[in-house]
Amino acid sequence: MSNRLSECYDVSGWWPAGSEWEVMVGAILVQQTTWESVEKVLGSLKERGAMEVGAMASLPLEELQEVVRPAGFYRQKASRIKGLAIYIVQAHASDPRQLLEGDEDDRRKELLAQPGIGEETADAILLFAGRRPRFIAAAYVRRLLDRLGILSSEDYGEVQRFMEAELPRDAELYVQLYALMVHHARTVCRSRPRCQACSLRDRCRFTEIVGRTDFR
DNA sequence: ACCCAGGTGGCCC
DNA sequence: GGGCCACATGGG
Repeated sequence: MSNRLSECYDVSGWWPAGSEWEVMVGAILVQQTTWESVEKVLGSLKERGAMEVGAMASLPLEELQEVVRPAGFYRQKASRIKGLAIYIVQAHASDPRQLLEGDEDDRRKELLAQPGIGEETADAILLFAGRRPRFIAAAYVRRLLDRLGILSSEDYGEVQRFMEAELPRDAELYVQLYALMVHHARTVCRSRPRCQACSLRDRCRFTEIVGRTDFR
């Protein structure tokens, strides 16, 4: 399948991760911060050989906090990551993939029951680690849809249902479109002070592209 | 010195 | 269900 979005920005290599567990850790780390900060933390975790569920579950909290610090909210994030590791060790035989297999709605509820995993983080894990077709209705996505005059809603579930109703239920398409929307909002709009997605003025190419080819 | 960043959870009404 | 707030570091 081809659409014109893919011809505008290259988002291949989005959310690079060596494992399901790395996606889960990254999904918690990236909350309210930049991917650049997350990369630092993931890098130090790998250096310490802690990028594995069992190792993470037994890593002293104080040590984990120091590693997580650059990503902000480090006390919360460290506890939540360690808590998730312990949960997977105890409830899923140390296999993160068990959290992604089987009934999708059940797995989502299970993820949502974990401290630190809200709707967006749960969907990021399901989509990027499990390749389940859950569209991530992130703040950037909601803002962009609003500014484009496509849908104005702050309700996560409503925006998600809208996107999933508009698009084929295809995980790879969701990955690409989500990455493009966030990339656009973060990078392209930032370099265009009057881009519609950011300032409600002027037009940028993204407006026409999304309106014409990726929505019915 | 601000403002923002790929949210979540707790508390209040 | 909404509105407000703490959580925290790092870069523009």
